[in-house]
Amino acid sequence: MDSTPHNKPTKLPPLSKFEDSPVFNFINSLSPIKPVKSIHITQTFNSISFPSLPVFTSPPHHFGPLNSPKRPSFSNPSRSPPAVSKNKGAVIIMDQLLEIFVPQIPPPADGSTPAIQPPETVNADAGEVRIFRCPISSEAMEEAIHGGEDEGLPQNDGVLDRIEENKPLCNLQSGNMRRRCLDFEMAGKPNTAAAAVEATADSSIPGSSSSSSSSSFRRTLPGIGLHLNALAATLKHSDSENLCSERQPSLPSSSAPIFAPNSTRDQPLLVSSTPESENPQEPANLTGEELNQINPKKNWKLMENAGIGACKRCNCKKSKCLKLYCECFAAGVYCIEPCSCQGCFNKPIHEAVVLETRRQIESRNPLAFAPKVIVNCDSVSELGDDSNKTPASARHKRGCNCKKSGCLKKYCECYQGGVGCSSNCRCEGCKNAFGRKDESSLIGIETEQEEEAREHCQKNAEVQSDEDNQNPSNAAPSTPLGPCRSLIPFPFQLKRRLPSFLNDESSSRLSVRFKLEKHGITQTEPKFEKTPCEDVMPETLCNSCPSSTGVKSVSPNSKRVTLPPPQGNFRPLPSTRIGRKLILQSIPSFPSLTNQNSRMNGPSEL
DNA sequence: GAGTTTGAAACT
DNA sequence: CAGTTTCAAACTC
Repeated sequence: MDSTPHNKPTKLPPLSKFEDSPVFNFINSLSPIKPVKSIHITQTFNSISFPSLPVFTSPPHHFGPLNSPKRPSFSNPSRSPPAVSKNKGAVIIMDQLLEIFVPQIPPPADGSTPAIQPPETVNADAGEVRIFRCPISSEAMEEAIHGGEDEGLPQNDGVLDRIEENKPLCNLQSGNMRRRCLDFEMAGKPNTAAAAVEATADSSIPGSSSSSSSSSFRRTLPGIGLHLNALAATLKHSDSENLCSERQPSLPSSSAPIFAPNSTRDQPLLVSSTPESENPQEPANLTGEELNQINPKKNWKLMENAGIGACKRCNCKKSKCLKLYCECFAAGVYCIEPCSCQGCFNKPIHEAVVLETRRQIESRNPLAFAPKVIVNCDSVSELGDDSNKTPASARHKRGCNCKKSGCLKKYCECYQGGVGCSSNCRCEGCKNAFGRKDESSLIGIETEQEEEAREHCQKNAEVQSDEDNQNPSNAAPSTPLGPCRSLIPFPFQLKRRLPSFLNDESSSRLSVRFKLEKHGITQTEPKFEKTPCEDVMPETLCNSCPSSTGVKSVSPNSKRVTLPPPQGNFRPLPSTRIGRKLILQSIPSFPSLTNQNSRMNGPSEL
């Protein structure tokens, strides 16, 4: 948070003051970041056609233009603003976030304000949001990155070498809030990593305390992690709407993730996801880091207790939090104050480094940041082998390699992810409580149920494809494994048959469930790793927050959960939608960052 | 909290 | 691709 007096947004002087000041001008001349003149906007703000918020954004190449076309149009007047109801889960739709970013803006007296404006800046009674544009062009990147400062850097292929530490790349502040998430390049924009630099950076611009980066509204495609922190921060600052308290409980974690299927890892999905602070009572004028500083431990506790484990607390000492060793980095979230890492570069201020490193890792392994645990009906059938024999359709992407733990401890990623071992595992003496590598076929009942579940999934898939359009609230109940929904083929799946492994990947977005699984049994508010599915149907997300119910039926071994029959008038509780939502129509298979360009230039729809 | 164990990630 | 090293989480005491 901007504890410095001049950053205190309590009573912001007119923006023009800053703009006219020599300091401001000087800054402008130095930085690619350009303040945008404030614009009065009307209450129609919500209806503005915003690019989706980068809450769970990820490298565009991941979702690229793919989802863009489906992005909900906020300018659609017919669409009612997202309802803010109690018990909202972690899922937050874009316009909701916008509401958070742009606090109640009274309509102009003259009503002359166009109904639709670019969300450049908002200057309202309730709060002023200044948006700094961070056009990260190659030049900007050039400016942001330059030689030097590689001391102690991990063998990071020189990525860090080029980054000047502490140089704010972009100021992302919205009102009192500062985003801590990574922003990935806008879809269609080449050079994702560079563009991503737009994201947050420590505020170094005087008077920017209440600025909000355009990137906040920028169209960023959801991706794997790296935005969870942002979400938390965002929620944090949405005090005015009770949004925080209502939604935070079910904030996605990471794994990640959204995607962060693993209880402790993979969380990015949305989810992966890593809120920094979930305490709604804390001051709103905090930046992500500052939020944590208030009472990091407390916040962590709260988050953990609430099942919001998106935030990882890493303890890296040598990796600089720029390797997959780092749970935060792996989960796609920035390290935050509670982390005990040393020499951490996984911070917004080093976003460029983070993104570049991430890019490199993905270039080596495009699925490096993909959920480790994949779940979906398709995968069940496609994985073949034992996958379809095991109780749960969820399996670890690569399988474990345990030698001594017997897959009975969290050393085992399968176990940690709450899934059984599969033929992909090279483990020895597997005793995985969620399903042994070699015994899955022994569970006759289970397979029977699996079969049943699969059929059910298919039914739901058919039914829901129609229902979804009609009634966004319709969703298959989220089950620990949530396989049913996943049966619904993703657009890209329909278009082309991917290798089973890739399909897995795509469906793995559901890995979220594992977190749920872990917490779902005992917690009413399981944490979801939100995935970029908002793109597809954000509005449904807003109501799906109380997702906990969808997961309650999780069995210790992640076995099939009874799903409500897809009856004609079947109307799952809003809470159940989450599970389905998380299905992550959101994330197409993960194209390699290196291929992003080709992808992005490709067809916008998958 | 320190030390050990473990297995993934990274490196060769 | 296999072997080795590095790393940090998980675990134990």
